[in-house]
Amino acid sequence: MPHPQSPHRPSSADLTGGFCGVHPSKDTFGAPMPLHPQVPLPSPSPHTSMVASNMATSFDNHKTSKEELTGFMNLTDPNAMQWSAYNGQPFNHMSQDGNSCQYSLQYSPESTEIYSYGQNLLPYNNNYNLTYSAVPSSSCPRTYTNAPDLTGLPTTIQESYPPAAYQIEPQRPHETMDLSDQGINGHLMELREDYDYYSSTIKHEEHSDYSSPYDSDVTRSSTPSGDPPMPPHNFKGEEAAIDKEQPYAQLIYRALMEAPSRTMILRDIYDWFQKNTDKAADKETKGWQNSIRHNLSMNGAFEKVDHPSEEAKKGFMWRLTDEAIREGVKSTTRYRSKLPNKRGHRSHHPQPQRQASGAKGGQAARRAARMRRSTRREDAYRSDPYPMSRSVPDIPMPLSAYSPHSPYFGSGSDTDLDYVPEDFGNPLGGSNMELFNRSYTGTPLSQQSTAVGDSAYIELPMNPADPLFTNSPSPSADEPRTPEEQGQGGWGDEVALAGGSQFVFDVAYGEYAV
DNA sequence: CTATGTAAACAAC
DNA sequence: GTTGTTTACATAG
Repeated sequence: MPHPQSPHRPSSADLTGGFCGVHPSKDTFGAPMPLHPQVPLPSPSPHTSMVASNMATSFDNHKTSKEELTGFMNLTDPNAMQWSAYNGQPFNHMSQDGNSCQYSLQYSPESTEIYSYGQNLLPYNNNYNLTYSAVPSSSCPRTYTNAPDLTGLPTTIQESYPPAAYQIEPQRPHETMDLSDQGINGHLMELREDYDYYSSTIKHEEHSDYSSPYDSDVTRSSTPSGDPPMPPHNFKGEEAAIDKEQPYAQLIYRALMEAPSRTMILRDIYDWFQKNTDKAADKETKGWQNSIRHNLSMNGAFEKVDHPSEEAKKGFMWRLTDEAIREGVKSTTRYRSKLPNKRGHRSHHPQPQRQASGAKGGQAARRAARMRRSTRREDAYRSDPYPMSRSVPDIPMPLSAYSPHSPYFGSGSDTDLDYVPEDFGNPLGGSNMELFNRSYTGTPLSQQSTAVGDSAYIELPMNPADPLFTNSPSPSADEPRTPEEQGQGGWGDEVALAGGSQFVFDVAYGEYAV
């Protein structure tokens, strides 16, 4: 077996952890996080009350009073937190775009602990000014369902904190629609947005001004005043040095957070690693680069931007998703097998680009896929000329394409891709879409679901004529299936189990099955 | 079982 | 050769 894994494994250092002595564990990337609203996005883990979730979320986006915050904080479940920026440390460094600076001026120093998170909340390219968050939007007419009866919280609070789904909107860089009076249509629109946002692996945005921060070693300072070239987020003291033993995903995150627009090209990420981590210590091998690429590809926190700069003709730029900026990186693992495509859906219209290339991995993968096909549901498979692609389709997608598996959403708990049969009663389903979970507190139990098997993702046919298992090697035999999954083993099963979204299912059905 | 790291195949560039 | 995608496998917890 060609897997001499040991050589690369740092021993003790690895375990002790260069940072806080905390080895990355299941749910976190290091140190326990302070109980503040930034991250906390609710992580609808089974242990987290929906109330807390909504509250935290609401607060998060509206930044009302500190008192209210603390109140909510008490409701939040620390365990629900996930990896966040810098292990929960406030992310204070100034981004080069200056947005953060602008923002922080708004608040007094004593509120920094709280409001500094606003920096994280700011999308890389937004121009929210100081007025954005201070006012609890009276213009938030949106209703969000049956929250009250479930929360049991004072209505005033409820009213004070409109649905996260709404509040999140401003952070969508491309958001232009008015969400103010939407009923179900509004939610559909949210779905659309969500689709738009998460299905596209290549964002079409303007990054004409990207310049590699690493073109010159001395240009890395994040401020004009010439801060030290080292990580701008100098936490003075124990955190001054980037803990080098963080997982790749987290390190990439940090690298990107330091970059203007949270965007870098691969080469720069390499450089950052060389400068700031010891992953690249071994100059002999390129394994660390492979790992970086692997993480970029697999972790939903990173997205490609299809506007390579002049300097970066090769390859895309990689950017943190807004979601990642807000909530931090999540485990790459969850994107790996649960979603063969981290975007959660595939297209019949593969991108004619690189991304469509190595689509199915190597020969071993191919063999395995062959094996799977031969050993399971032979009739359902066929060879597909278009291997799965992470690319967004070039035609408008049917609603069925709204994969509920936006990998950014969900609890951050292990049982992330939650599904609850009860949610089928919910028009919007119990998908793990954060928007839904937050907006529809009517599905407070949606966390209990079954952690679906790794392969239980949704893959709806884009065309009624398409065979169901086209290029779908994953719902595979090599992955254990839960008893439920094994029940019928049909497509509907998988859809239901994977997404738990009646909405998706119904729509899909409506569109295609009729 | 999950999270992570690594190797590697492969295609497109 | 580089970049990006994917699978497989090892290892630790």
